[in-house]
Amino acid sequence: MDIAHRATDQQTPAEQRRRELLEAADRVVLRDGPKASMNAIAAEAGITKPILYRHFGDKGGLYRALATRHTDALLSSLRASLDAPADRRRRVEATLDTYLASIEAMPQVYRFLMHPAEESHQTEQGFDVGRHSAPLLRRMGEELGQVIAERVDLGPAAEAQARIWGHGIVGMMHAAGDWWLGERPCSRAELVKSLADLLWGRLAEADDRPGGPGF
Amino acid sequence: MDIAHRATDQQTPAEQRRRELLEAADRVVLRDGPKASMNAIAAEAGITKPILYRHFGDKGGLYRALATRHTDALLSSLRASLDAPADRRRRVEATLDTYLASIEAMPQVYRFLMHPAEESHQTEQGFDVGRHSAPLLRRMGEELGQVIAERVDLGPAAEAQARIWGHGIVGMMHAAGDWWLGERPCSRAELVKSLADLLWGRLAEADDRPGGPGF
DNA sequence: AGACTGCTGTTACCGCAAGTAACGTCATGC
DNA sequence: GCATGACGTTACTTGCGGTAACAGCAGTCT
Repeated sequence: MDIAHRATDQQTPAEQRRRELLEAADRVVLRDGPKASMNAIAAEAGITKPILYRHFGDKGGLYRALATRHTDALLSSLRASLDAPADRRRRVEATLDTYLASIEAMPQVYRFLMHPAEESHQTEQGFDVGRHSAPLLRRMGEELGQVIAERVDLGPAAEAQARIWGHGIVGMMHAAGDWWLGERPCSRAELVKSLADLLWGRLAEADDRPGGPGF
Repeated sequence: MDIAHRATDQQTPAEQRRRELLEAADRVVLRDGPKASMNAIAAEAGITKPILYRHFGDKGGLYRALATRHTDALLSSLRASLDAPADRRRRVEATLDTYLASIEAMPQVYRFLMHPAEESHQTEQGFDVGRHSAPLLRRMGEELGQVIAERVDLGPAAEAQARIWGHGIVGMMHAAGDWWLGERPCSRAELVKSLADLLWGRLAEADDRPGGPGF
């Protein structure tokens, strides 16, 4: 494989190899969960451990590379829903539904992506707090915050408000989705509608129940 | 120490010992993070590993016992805010503030509590999906859902709606809090107000920004 | 008294996973 | 011809969760 050929398929042999290794790792992780061992992944790829370490440094590096692929894919689906031509309520519902449909269709990928960083390589003393969330959640929160800031008129302090809302909405979606995925208490459509209602202020509008002070 | 004495301090020697071990474990976990080893914990308690295993079964058992203590403490703080005599908006803000003040004051405890189950003892094949969230989040979500169902008049399907909202609101609070704790982009009071505004439907009310379709 | 029970605690080990060192092998560029 | 460097191996170290197997030391029952 010479330079000319390499130019046609846009991949150096090293990149090609890396892709193959990632695909093997993907299969194992999707089968065994996030606790898949490096030995198992190497075996699936038909090689042995040290090669994985040469390519990805350590386990965290491999997992980060894997997560980035899936995260990018999910984020582009979400961006498509967010950009659909419809009113705001419909867009929110479409985005929620896209997210929920994704985690419903590929629960193992979801599970893998939600595993927190683990590595941390503790900086100085103590351990980094406030970094528990999976990188996927951070990215979704940041992107949503940006979209809100761009499109919604929030008056003064809009920037801060939009970021808070971005992370808050993403967290709402995630927690409700995780719970729903485990218990399946209702259909996806019902869940989407309920969450959208929540964002549309129905909690504030609802009356107190007879017989006590309101929530 | 005979039975009569035991009755006065309400603890069998075994329970007393267990408490001591838990306190030692607490110190280590708060110092070293969730990756504290059983050896380290045993050393802190002045004993060796097998004793820990006799008391708690396995690492998950110890961590569960630790987590339950802290979770109970946090939940009772939250219940107090939730039951304060004020209108609904003030209660929501008080509860958000209580949660955020707690994680701000004891970030290591927070970090520890948010670590997912890990154990799983995989049932049949595959791994349990939809159980990523920390038990604390599940418990908060369920309790909040119950409170909403009790106090807010939601019409038909109120039960399901309330549980969804409970988990959704808890997730919102958690994700926003985690992000805030890491970046400190604003004061706690501002964060509380923004999140309450979100729940009060300000996203729905806000106008589109000039120059594009609305979010 | 003496045996039995049940708790405290120990040392020494197993199995397994992450990560590394040291060594071969083969194509490429000079 | 030969050095460079990627691809690959075996064999090792370290550290962790978890478990035997054993020892001392109450109290308790006969």
